[in-house]
Amino acid sequence: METKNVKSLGKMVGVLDCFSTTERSLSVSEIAERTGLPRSTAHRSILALKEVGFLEQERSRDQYRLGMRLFQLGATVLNNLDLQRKARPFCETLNSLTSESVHLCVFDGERMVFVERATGGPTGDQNDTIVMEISPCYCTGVGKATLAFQPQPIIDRVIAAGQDRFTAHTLVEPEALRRELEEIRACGYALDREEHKLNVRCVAAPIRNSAGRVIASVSSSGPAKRMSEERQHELAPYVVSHAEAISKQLGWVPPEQA
Amino acid sequence: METKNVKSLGKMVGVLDCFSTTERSLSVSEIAERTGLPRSTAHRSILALKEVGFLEQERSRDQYRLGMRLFQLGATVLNNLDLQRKARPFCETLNSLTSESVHLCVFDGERMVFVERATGGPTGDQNDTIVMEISPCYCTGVGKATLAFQPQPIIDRVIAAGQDRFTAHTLVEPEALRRELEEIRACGYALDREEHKLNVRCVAAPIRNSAGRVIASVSSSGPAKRMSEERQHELAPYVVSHAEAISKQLGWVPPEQA
DNA sequence: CCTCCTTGTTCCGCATTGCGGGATGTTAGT
DNA sequence: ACTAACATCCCGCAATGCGGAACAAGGAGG
Repeated sequence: METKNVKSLGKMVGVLDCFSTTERSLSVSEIAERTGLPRSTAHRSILALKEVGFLEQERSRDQYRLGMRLFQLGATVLNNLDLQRKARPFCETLNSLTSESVHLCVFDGERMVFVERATGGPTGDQNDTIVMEISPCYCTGVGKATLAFQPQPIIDRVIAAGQDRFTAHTLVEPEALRRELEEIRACGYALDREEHKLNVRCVAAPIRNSAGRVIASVSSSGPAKRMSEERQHELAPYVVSHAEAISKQLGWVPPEQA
Repeated sequence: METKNVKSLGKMVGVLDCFSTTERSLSVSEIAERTGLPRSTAHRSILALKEVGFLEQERSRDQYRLGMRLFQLGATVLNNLDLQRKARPFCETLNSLTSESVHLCVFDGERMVFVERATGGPTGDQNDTIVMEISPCYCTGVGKATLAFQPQPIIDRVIAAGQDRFTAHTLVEPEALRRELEEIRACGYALDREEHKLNVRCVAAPIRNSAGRVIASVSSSGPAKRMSEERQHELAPYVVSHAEAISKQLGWVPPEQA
């Protein structure tokens, strides 16, 4: 499954995956240790990645960090992402159905990214403004809805990175979080019970791309007074069905379609 | 130079580089044609890239596009980019020196990205807001200053993508643009003569990272009245020296340092 | 000052990995 | 139905990447 073609590419990605927002720069042996590769192999891979601009070597030391080439490719992906465009009508109907504010967030591998794009100005041509708001994925509705459906290694990685307590309700215990994710997988939607911000509760459901992977989530959120546990479960079916509609719009085909 | 280690990685990157904001999705044979790879090799590479999430297959099946994994890595790069933090003091002094507004933009491979980050909120912890403003690189001071120092293939690619006319002064002729870049390389800074927006003129200078590559630029810009051609040349040394200071801060060491 | 230990870098022979021409499915157009 | 164009699969050959080991460069500690 993992190693069909171009096995070396797998190693390369393994090297890149050693880096994160907390592990900004690593040395050859740290990378070798994390990937389990022999030092010489790790070194050769790093050299290759440096040649193509996926890694850059720090000035003084033997430290490497992710290269600008990845930023370039990532920016292109962001630009080509037509999630927002395709999702907009569904977000709007969901908004009027629930009379609560609707959020659409993309998963970036460790955090949720709320992306808003304003193709602005009178010239109208290329001058985009993109506003990204980043929030943790373990204590928001959209975050948990997305995280629950990620492959196990990613979940482990997120949990291993540690959880900060934002409110009294934040799930900071790894086990509690894992149970919560289990439950989300079972029922198909996630609830935020003031885990990130006090007085904010929401219901969120996952969005799949054409490859079937969960890449984002939508949520309907409101103040605690209006958004009782009961109301959350009441709204859930609407949120889920709209998330599914968006998934289909992205080219996802539900399984068992004979 | 290109093919030292892990030659396959070069091909993989070649495949990824076929995509851009205008070429959102491509078929196997289009990729084969653009890369010059035999179809079967291209196909195998694509499969491998799909396995690691660098490419995704569209519903329509025969089309591929850049995958979310690249967005993830790009987001990490953006997050780890401490350009702004390191550049801030220099931008501030440049601002008081020139009494004009100062801009700091990063090159994303085809466009300039102005990045502003607000680590916001009372919680203060992980909840970042990032505002990105994207503008063309062929008709802004920061854009031309950066573009001029890119490797030839990237310049060719940008020029081949075509130039839109924003004002009467925009350089839309490829040859005129190439000559302009040549001049910028010679003098070390770029001038914007109302090429993007009427009544806005600026002086910009390139910023290099520790690898010596130009990844960004700073500019000082103002209204046409104040920013005469003469004043631009007057300010240039300040902009250039501050850009160099920022480069050094990023770990760049000037050549010929014996 | 010398020694030991850690870590980056280079070498080289072996066999695994990827190569690519061609065969085989699959879809679309007439 | 026939053809054309293209995606996908197959398989034998050899180039490619592998990784153990040697080498080099520091740094810490005695």
